[in-house]
Amino acid sequence: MRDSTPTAPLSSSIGDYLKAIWTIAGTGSASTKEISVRLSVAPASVTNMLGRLQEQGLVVHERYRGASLTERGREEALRLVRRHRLIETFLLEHLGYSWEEVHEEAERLEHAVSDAFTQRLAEFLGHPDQDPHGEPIPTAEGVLEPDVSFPLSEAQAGQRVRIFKVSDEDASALDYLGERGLVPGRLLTVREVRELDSVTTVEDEGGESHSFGEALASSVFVREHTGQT
Amino acid sequence: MRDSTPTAPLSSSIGDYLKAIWTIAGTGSASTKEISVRLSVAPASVTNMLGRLQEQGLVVHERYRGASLTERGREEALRLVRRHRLIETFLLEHLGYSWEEVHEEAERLEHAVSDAFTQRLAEFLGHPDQDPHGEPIPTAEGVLEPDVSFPLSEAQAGQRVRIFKVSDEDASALDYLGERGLVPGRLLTVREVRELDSVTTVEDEGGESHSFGEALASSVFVREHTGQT
DNA sequence: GACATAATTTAGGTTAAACTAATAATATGG
DNA sequence: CCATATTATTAGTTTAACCTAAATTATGTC
Repeated sequence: MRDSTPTAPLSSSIGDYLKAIWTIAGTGSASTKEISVRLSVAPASVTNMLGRLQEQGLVVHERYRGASLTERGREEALRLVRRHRLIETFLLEHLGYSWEEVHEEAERLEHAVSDAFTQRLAEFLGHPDQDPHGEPIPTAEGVLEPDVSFPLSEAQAGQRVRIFKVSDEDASALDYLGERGLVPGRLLTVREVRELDSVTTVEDEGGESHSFGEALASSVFVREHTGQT
Repeated sequence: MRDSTPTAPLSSSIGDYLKAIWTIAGTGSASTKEISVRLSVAPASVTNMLGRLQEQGLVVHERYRGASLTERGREEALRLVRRHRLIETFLLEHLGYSWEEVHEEAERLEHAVSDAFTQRLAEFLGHPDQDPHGEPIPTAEGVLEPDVSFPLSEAQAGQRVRIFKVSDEDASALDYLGERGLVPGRLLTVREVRELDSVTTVEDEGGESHSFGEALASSVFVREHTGQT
């Protein structure tokens, strides 16, 4: 019956579950606990909902083993991720939101907008292929380019890297980094990786030096800088 | 307990009821039937909900007599109306929505956005005091300027009037009028009001002549043109 | 390999918002 | 001013999404 563009999306909590599973597990499988923590919901509620999602063909749930997305579930999740990231981009770039505020608002909005809205917003924004965190924005067709970035904490001394994204889980770090110009796109040279206390020191294009402790270096994702672009 | 800015607004249906009552009755009172028709909900559901709204101090309901908004209910309704009209303005002016599409999308969005969003959107739009239909946008403080417009069907021959708003209930008319440049702000001279069949004929600034049947003339609201602005 | 701990599921209950069917109140027109 | 039609209300269900408490399964340690 239903096929392409249900203007009224699935109920908003269904979407939350799909997105949670996608975020936790990608193509693998997510445990009841993980989902319950991420959604701040009792584990029993998760078990329950997984049953319903399974009936609708959105997930596969093996009792006591966790749940993974079906093809349809994954598509649904990606549609929401696309919306979320486009909305975040708009809020940050045009409404002057800070990184702290943006996530919650986008979370609510992504459940209210239609596909038509998403389409037009993408146009308004010039069809960006990543959001201001550097996270890739899935296309309308549900394609997500593979992510070859890695955390700064895994970089090697001497390596030239470009900041690619900053984990949007951890809002407090975002503004700190933002103030120092450490935003996606920034080119860095890794000066020192001190095994002892896991501190990574880098130098930016302006010759400024910055040190990252383990926690911060794990939420800054970079790509190797090839010399191009 | 609660006072100024509940980020999570009342539930979305509560808002729908308040807005419906406000639209139907303004400061007067709305019947169960009227509300049930407007919201496409069974009359029994309305009676039920009115009970709950009364408990929350948002409406006063006299059995078999209809419901009217309390001060708090009116404030709540105006907040939603403000959101709705700001969102419509954005969709029409920046995302290229047509008048047909805009209402439904705004209806969904107005329940999802926070006060902070509304605030910032207003700023983005330059704090407009009316939406593209010409409807006044309540201020953040809940003030709504009184509306001195009247339907074109009540205009008199010879009168100079300015189109002030077009009823947004009736989407099919909107595009028809839009195509002919008959949008808010347009200056018209009333040439003839034929009692016989209630046809009103006007002339626009370009010398073009337009005739309106009863139905159309009732959804185009105008203000007397004083010569200013 | 038995057992404590942690994770999961089952069972049963709650709430908001809708519904239908039956009943009651009001309004209307001859 | 009464009979009928319209509008409202009550009572009893339904559904989705949550909850708690109790029972079950899985895991990791000695």
